[in-house]
Amino acid sequence: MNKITISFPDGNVREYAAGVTAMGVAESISPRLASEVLAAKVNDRVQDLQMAITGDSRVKLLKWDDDEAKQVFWHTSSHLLAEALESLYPGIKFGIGPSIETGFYYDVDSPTPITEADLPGIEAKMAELARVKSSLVRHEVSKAEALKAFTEKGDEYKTELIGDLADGTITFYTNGCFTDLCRGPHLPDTSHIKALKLTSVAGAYWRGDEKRKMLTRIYGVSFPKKSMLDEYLAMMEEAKKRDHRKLGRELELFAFSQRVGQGLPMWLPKGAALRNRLENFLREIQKQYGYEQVITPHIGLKELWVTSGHYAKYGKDSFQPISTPQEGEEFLLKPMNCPHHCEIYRLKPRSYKDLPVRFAEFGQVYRYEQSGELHGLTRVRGFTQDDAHLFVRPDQLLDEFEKVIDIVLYIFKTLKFDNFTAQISLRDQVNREKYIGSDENWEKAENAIVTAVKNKGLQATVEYGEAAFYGPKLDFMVKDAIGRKWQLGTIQVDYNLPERFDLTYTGADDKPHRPIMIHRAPFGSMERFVAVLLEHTAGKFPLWLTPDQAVVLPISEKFNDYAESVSKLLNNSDIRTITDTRNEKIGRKIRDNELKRIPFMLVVGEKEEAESVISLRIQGEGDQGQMTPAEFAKFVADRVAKEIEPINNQTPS
RNA sequence: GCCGAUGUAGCUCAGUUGGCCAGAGCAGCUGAUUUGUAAUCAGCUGGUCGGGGGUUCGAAUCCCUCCAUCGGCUCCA
Repeated sequence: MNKITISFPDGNVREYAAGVTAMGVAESISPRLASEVLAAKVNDRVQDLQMAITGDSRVKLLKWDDDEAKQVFWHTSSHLLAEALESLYPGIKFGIGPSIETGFYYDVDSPTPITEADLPGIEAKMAELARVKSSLVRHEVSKAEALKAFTEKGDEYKTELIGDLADGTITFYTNGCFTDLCRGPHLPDTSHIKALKLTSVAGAYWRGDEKRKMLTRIYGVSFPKKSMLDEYLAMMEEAKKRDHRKLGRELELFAFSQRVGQGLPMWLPKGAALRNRLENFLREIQKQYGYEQVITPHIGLKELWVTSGHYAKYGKDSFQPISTPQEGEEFLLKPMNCPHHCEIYRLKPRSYKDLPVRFAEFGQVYRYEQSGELHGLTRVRGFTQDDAHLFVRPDQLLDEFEKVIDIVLYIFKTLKFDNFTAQISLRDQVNREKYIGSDENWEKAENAIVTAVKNKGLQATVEYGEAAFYGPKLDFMVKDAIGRKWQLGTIQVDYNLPERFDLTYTGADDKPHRPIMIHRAPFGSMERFVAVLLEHTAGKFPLWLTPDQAVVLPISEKFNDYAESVSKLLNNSDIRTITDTRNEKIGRKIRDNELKRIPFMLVVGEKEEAESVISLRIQGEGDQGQMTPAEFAKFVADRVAKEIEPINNQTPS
């Protein structure tokens, strides 16, 4: 006797006989439940509500609040989009139309171009079709039938997809007049889709291959309630206000110039000061961890990168060699610092007792990124890596790798990046030609990373094919304001460069041995890190980092001298203080400095001058009452001290 | 690089189907005001309408091209 256990959203659990459908069960409980349930999770697999449940099963009814239900909802929405497109653009061909993290898209090849201006019309059609309440009907088809159907329709994209599928596993779903090759699962019908918005159109290569045709991708989101859509759109509007490109301009942190060239950021005084503070923060940590600071040139002979193997791999995409008056002499702008650091390692014989050797450098590098890839400070052509290379003995690899993880985690904790994800990037399982180095070394390197991550209790996903061509890596990613993921910190194990540069150390056995290299950049790059930090904080940086910590606001010009004296006093106590001596009313000065996100405003007028005090106003919190400048300085110092806890480093080496 | 969109003053944006010397708010400058916790008032300055080419009696507006930016795709040592 088969046992079917269904758990309901309200927490109740009941048993049913084989052959029931989740939909039937929901309907038997209440119409309301039936209208809210979107899909069923049967033994950990999400499936259609109408599908009969046969064998022993544990069933969970999924509502909108379940992420899996959202995915089903958006997947069905993409079929609704396709149905609308097919009726509006006869002859249109379809690629794929999945749900994504938020929303869905469909890739199409339309006989007439579809632009953003067409979206409202398509939305209207979708809304109309949704109201019709078409059921999503599943059919199992043979491969031959499937191929026949789409060959007759003339959709070569679908036939290509079917060609890759095994016979006996192919299903179609039909909603209204539209039938699609689809694995499912889907909503029972389209009427659940009460609110939707097509957000953008974009080009996307068929099957992600830039050598193949570019299809039109239409992005959208949908919701079971109108209010949810409004809320989502309002949230996206809010998020745009945090865009680092906008904040960077408003807060005068960095800028670009067409004359300088695209993707080449310039750090303005306030931005440069902030960046210097971040760099010093890391310098201090690195000092504790036994790193030695080095400085190397921005260019190097082309031969240097031929030796490293980078030239063969990236030469044509990188910057053209810089020629000199000397015939045959060619330099490259450095796209990374490792070869220079290898040359420093080579300068003298190294003993096993000297290792690990750790060279750190805030190294300015240049990479010729494709123009379409450039994006504010997060993807640029000239940037500064907070780079370091560790040369370690095999027996030190794991410990050193773990110590680097400690540094990254400490930085993330101090800056309150609690939403990061970690990713272990390994070789492609199949295609191994794109990597250099022996299988044996790759395996050792990959194992070291996996073990270190495990020892540190770090949650990390594993991605195959994402490794660098010379070695596997552990990357730390953080999302920006609108949910795009950016890689920040990176730690990479490399057996190849030591070989290519013939790096050795003398072992206890008096024989030469190869060191292993660890490349690491906890911030990733100063540019990208500041960009993400800017969005993360919406411009309200931690006190220790923020460009101006306090501004003195005289009530009228009569108190400008007192304001200046307070400012001077505070600056002498290392509180970064400016004055706003404009001939404006106090309300105006407060408003402007609030918008500049200056944490503390010190209002001074007749009373304050007479008593040698200031009136403190905290950004976003209002008036805090009076105190002396010395008291204020202590107040700020205490807060800064709380922001930076000392690194928990029990065994500094 | 590819697909699509956009480009008007430092910033945010108006400029009808091509037609008077291209407009507003904010910012800036000058003056008045000397102010008590999120915008004081007045006047003034400021634009080769992204660059170049073309169509036209006439172009911010139409066409071509280049550049940059934005949303994606591809890429990301």
